[in-house]
Amino acid sequence: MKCNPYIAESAALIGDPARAGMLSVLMDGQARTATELAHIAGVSPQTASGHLAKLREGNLLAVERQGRHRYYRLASEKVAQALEALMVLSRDGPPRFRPPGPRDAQMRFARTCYDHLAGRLGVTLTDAFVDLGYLIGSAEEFTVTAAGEIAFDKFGLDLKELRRRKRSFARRCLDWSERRGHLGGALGAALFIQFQKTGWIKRQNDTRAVRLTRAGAHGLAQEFGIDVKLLGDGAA
Amino acid sequence: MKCNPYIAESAALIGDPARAGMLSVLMDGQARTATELAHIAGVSPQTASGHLAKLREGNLLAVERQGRHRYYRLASEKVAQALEALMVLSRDGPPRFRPPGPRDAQMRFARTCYDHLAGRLGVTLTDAFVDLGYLIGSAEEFTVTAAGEIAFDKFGLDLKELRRRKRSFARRCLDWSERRGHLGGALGAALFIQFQKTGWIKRQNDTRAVRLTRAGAHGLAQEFGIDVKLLGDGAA
DNA sequence: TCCATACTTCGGTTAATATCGAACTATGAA
DNA sequence: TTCATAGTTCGATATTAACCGAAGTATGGA
Repeated sequence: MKCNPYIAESAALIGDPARAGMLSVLMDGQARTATELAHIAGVSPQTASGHLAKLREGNLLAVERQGRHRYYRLASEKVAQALEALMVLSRDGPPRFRPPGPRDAQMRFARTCYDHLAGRLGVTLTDAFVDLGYLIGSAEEFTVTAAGEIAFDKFGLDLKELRRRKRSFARRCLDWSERRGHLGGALGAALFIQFQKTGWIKRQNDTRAVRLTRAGAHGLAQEFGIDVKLLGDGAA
Repeated sequence: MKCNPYIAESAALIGDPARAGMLSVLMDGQARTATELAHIAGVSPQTASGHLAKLREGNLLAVERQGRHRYYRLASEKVAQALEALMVLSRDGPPRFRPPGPRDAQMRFARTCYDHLAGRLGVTLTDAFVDLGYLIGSAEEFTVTAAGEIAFDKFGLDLKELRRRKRSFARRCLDWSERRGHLGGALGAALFIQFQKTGWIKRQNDTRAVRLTRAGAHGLAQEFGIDVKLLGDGAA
């Protein structure tokens, strides 16, 4: 009863440690170049190239050429779902190594996603921008309104300069813990830097977790009308 | 940045054709002996024994001894979910080799997904529950409304008892053929059992396919306002 | 034009593992 | 006890595929 030999193909693709590492890191919704992924997986560029070709062939990854770079991202949300399901399995089982709780909560509250802010804080902030009429969202990216131009400018961002950069300006990035879109791209990255400069947030040492300071909580309420109390655990 | 080497382990286990075959056939929730599984996977008993040991070690299978037999079954619903998620992936992509076949049509119409109902029938039923105001769906699970409590109780389900169980109560399970969510969890399983008890559905021998009886068609229309004619092929 | 960078393809080596034959243990029946 | 069946472990073999060095293609910039 050779029922579904097909699932073996996809599973085998995910089953290689190097490829699993690439896929895992792409779960944050960001696209990455082949070289970045090679470094992340800890293999040589030519080995990575082989892996990436297989993942593409197996419809797990999609690729987009931009100049001499090739940006790889998960082919669809379904891929992310399958990866999630496998992560759940890996958490089961014997103790192995159960990553500790508090940091996990911190990560869900706020973390870096490549170079911008993700987690509950990132999503809430993005929602607030939309509510305030600063941003208009589409499936793949955000547009800054006239009101947004003024507000971000007042906050110390140079939008004109940001637009000149090659990378996409205000990409919608999918958050895997929140399963919601949030602001990425050049604008998201610039905001993240600005938040650090003003001391509103602090990166935790050697992790992707991000902490909101007292000044940050105050500032978010003042500037963007965000009540941090509503953000729940990890906000303190 | 060795993020999640864990998922590679589980995926690699599923990634072998022989093991994938065993796992696929166990998706129907039944337990099977090592020899049966060897035959299904098309390998010798000693090879199968090795595979089964690995699957057990990896917490994908659970085993129960009965006399000189060892009955293997999926270790948990989570394993079934991961397998389904991988089936969704395998369906994507280029044609490859899509075996149509009558059995396939039956499977797409209605089948067991571990211990609950999947396929077009499962999805339609779930949709009907939502339309009738019995369930409210979110990304990961369903909530039973007051109206739903009454209806399911009338149908012979003991929701209080179901809620007491450890497993999740009303999970949304993704279907590989329909690519839609349908009702799983303790509630989904209980409904499936109830449907069998009332003689509305019958399991096909040795497959995951499920047949809707004439009484079932009538009952679905009567109780839940579902017109089976709209379900297309395989309904007869 | 020339060079640097990003990425790929090719070829040979090496490590991992799926496979089965043979032999072993455990259970049930005569 | 003796035999048959279910399942296992062990050892040898063969296939697969991950890996990297070397060399190739494509793009961007000077």
